[in-house]
Amino acid sequence: MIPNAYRSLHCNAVRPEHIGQTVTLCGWVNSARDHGGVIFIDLRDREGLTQVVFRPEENAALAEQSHTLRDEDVIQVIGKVAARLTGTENSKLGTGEVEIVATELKVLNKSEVLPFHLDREMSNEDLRMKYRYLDLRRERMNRNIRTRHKITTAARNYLDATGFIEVETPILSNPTPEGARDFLVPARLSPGKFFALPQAPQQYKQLLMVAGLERYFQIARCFRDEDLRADRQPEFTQIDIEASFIVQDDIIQLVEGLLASMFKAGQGVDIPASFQRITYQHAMDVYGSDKPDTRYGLEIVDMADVFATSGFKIFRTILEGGGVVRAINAKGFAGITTGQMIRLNELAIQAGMKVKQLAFIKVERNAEGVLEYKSPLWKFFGEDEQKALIAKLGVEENDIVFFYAGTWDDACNILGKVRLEIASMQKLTEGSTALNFLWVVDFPLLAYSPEDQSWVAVHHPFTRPKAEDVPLLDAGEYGKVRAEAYDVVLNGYELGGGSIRIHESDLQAKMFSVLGVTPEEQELKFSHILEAFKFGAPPHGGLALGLDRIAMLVSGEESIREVIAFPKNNKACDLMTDSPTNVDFKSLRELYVQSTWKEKKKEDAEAPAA
RNA sequence: GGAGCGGUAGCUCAAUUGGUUAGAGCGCCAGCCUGUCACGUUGGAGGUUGCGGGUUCAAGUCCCGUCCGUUCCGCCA
Repeated sequence: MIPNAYRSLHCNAVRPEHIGQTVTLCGWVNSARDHGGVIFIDLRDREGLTQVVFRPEENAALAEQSHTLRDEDVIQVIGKVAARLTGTENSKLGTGEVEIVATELKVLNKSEVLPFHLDREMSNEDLRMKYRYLDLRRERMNRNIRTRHKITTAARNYLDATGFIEVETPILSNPTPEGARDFLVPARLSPGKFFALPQAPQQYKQLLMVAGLERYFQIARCFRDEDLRADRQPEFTQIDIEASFIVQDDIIQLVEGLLASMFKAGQGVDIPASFQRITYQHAMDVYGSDKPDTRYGLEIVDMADVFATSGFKIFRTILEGGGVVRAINAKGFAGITTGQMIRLNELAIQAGMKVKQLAFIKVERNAEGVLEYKSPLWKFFGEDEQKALIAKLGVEENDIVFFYAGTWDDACNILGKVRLEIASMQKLTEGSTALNFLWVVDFPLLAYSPEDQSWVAVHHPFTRPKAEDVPLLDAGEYGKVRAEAYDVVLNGYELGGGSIRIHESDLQAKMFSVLGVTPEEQELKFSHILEAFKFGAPPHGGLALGLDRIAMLVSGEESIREVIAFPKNNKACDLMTDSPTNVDFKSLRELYVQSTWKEKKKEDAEAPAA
């Protein structure tokens, strides 16, 4: 650090080499140990701790003053660096071999007693949020915020070094027709009209490609007005990337290098130079998820060949009807408790299971030492089927196998969730430091939405269909068209996703038509991009990484709130500033906006007339 | 919109089947203490058990409602 009027060193920088020197430190009183005579103060700044000692025999007035110091007072201390007395060194502190013998003390600001301890974990989330500036003073939060800075800087440096140019795109932009709910901002100068805060700089970055920038990035704040989760905030940050004259492999290699630089900077670890790639189809078949956690097996196994001609009518009928029969072998989980079993079934029902109970086979040795296959359906299977099943799933003593038979969609969804829950119950990832990066590729381009009774973009409407699947698109077989889209996944978290884009005006217009965007709407909402694509738009594509999630995983946290300085709670409120807030009628009138919100009236419990 | 978990002193938590004056540790305040580092030690203050209602001789505990926090489902191209 550069010495200034307040200090000559950071607290953590005081070392034996400074012994004999007079130094000036400042910071917070981390703890005061008053022995009646000698007094010790642990002085803390953002870099660490130094012990300051006040001795009455050396300076009585100063020692007297030091008695008044309380935790979190902000002070400045001038003193001489001295070796600690033999036997009183503190090996827990970086500065534990030395101490400052104070010669001057200046109280820069007294502190009231804090509403909570800084040196202990707390569970009261609203109190943490109300006093977030104190929460951030805690060592863990300080570290998280600084780790985030490190990985952000690493990302900037990496992208700069690879020829990317950082460009800011508008925060005040237009609502998007598809996707998440927008935050709206009334436009005073255009009465009755609204801006929307961007869900992503998607269209702007594509237009920057048309502009010939070739390589763009942005540490971009994005906004989505949807319900929150531990890993979802209404405003969040993406590392947004777009490049021209590239193919999927180029983006993948770029992002692998980018993530390597970020994890190196944040965690000091070397991650694999390239990640495993699996198709969307494979991910869904084997893990029941498009963001699989591959730190453990518990793979979903297709049992069609075992039960194709089964005497067990339910399975055979479902298979004949085009459905699937799939199973998960939870190794060593035969000891599952009744409560856990209930929980699994509840989860499966919530995920769409049509029956009340997951079919299972529990393999345990009985009192006579004979292996028993405890199951409501074991007896319906023929001997060959039983053998085939055991072989295919590798069933052994103390395993429990869960089955689901039904549609492919339901099987993926239900068994995918069952898989995650079993892993959690078996604590399969506890203490794991594994970083299982992977790419999921070949996403479907379109999905049918029964709700909207129309086809919707799985990724977004600018995603390019795979060249070999364009005939399927032309033939109207929308469900079979794959996209040039890819997600990067770490330990079950989607870190980011992207695609190669459509750069031809006519193909883009065709996509809009398939998605049910009428020519009038296209003209109204997308004429800028359709027109831009007519003026020499280069082939291009990109990706966006969720910076908050990456920071969370690098810091070993379980919520992105722990790596965001001032996050919102799960009702999207900031308890520190009490935001959002009411505005007065005059402010609204200026914006030509009127609220339809009515405070809930207290309903007097009126008993119905007898 | 739905479900689970939680709300007791400033903080972290306890309180058996509904049963004495709701406790402990830390913190705080005051005293003592000259080598501690989670200093020690003596004493003290501190509670509308989130809020409202109900059942009961008796409610932190049971019931209903409500608010707050949190997790998940729906939602999140």
